Amino acid sequence: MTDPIGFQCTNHNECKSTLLAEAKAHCAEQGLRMTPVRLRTLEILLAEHRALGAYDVLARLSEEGLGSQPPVAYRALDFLVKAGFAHKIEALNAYTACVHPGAAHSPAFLICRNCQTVAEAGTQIAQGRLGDAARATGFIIEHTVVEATGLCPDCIGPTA
Amino acid sequence: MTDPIGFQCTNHNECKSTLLAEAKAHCAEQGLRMTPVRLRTLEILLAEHRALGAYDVLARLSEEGLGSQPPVAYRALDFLVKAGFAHKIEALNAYTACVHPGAAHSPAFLICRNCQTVAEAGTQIAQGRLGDAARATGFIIEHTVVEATGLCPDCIGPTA
DNA sequence: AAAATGTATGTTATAACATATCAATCCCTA
DNA sequence: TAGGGATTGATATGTTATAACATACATTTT
Repeated sequence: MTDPIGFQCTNHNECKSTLLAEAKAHCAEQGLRMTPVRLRTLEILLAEHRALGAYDVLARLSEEGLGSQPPVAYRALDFLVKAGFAHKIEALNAYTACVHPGAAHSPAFLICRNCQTVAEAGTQIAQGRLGDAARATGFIIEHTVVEATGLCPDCIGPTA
Repeated sequence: MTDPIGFQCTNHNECKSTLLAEAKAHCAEQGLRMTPVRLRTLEILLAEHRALGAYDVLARLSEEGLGSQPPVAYRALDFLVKAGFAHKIEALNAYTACVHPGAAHSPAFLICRNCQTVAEAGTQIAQGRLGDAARATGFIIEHTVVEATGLCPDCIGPTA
């Protein structure tokens, strides 16, 4: 739960199918409907440990006849985010598959500015100094965004 | 440097003029040019401890004949952010004045989803678990985004 | 003072991201 | 099998951000 997995995923086929199965199982448990568009959208996000914009997702969906208008992609992405199967990367206005689907967690991300690879780690930011500051002032934290941008190991040599 | 000040700023006139003076002094030191548009943009952001969208800023600038097209606002905001006089709030796609102008720091924000009030605190996220994870994988952190959204003390009763 | 330079601004157009609205359809269940 | 809620389709629009190019203006150089 702590270690970021994006940069060191060596068997991505297994990774993908495991995460997909977990998402399906979670839907069955919770009575959520994993429709074709939602499933395909999740598969598209799972194809790589990268963040994709809504319009990137839409382009792929559209190639397969699954809808060509923005709301199609945004609705599917919203569903995945709400269900805990994907996260929005605020610094990029883009989306990435969650590597701990269904589990309630406050994710933190390492984002490569060169290749858009995203690694998801955990955070306890709400239990740290910011949480202390919030409690001290009476602020109620509902959601946290923790994102670090920089260069991943693969992109340090070639481009930095 | 640690305590968030947004929710408990009692003398905002002093707050504003101090921050403005600090920004001007920093420009003088660094040879940066605090032009009319940049100055006015900073004043607009300093008017409250809130986050304003670029087009909110633009509307105010435009009322005063300081430019009516998007790049005017974006260029001024970019200058202020680069100079360390303002921050972008990624979760809102909006901008807020920095309360520690010129000082190199990794800010963290408490953001009220009801009134958009923003409190700036410090963070050592790069020295914590995410930093450990980054070092372990060889990721170089260049910039961090730490934002907590929720309800501020003033908005908890009325709206939650 | 004139020319050269560099920074900032003005202007137009468009790219990129996101949502409102409403009608049609699906699918569960009673 | 009819009703009701969720989902999808389709159109239009709203919002955020930048590309590309031209001009103004201050500073330095000659």
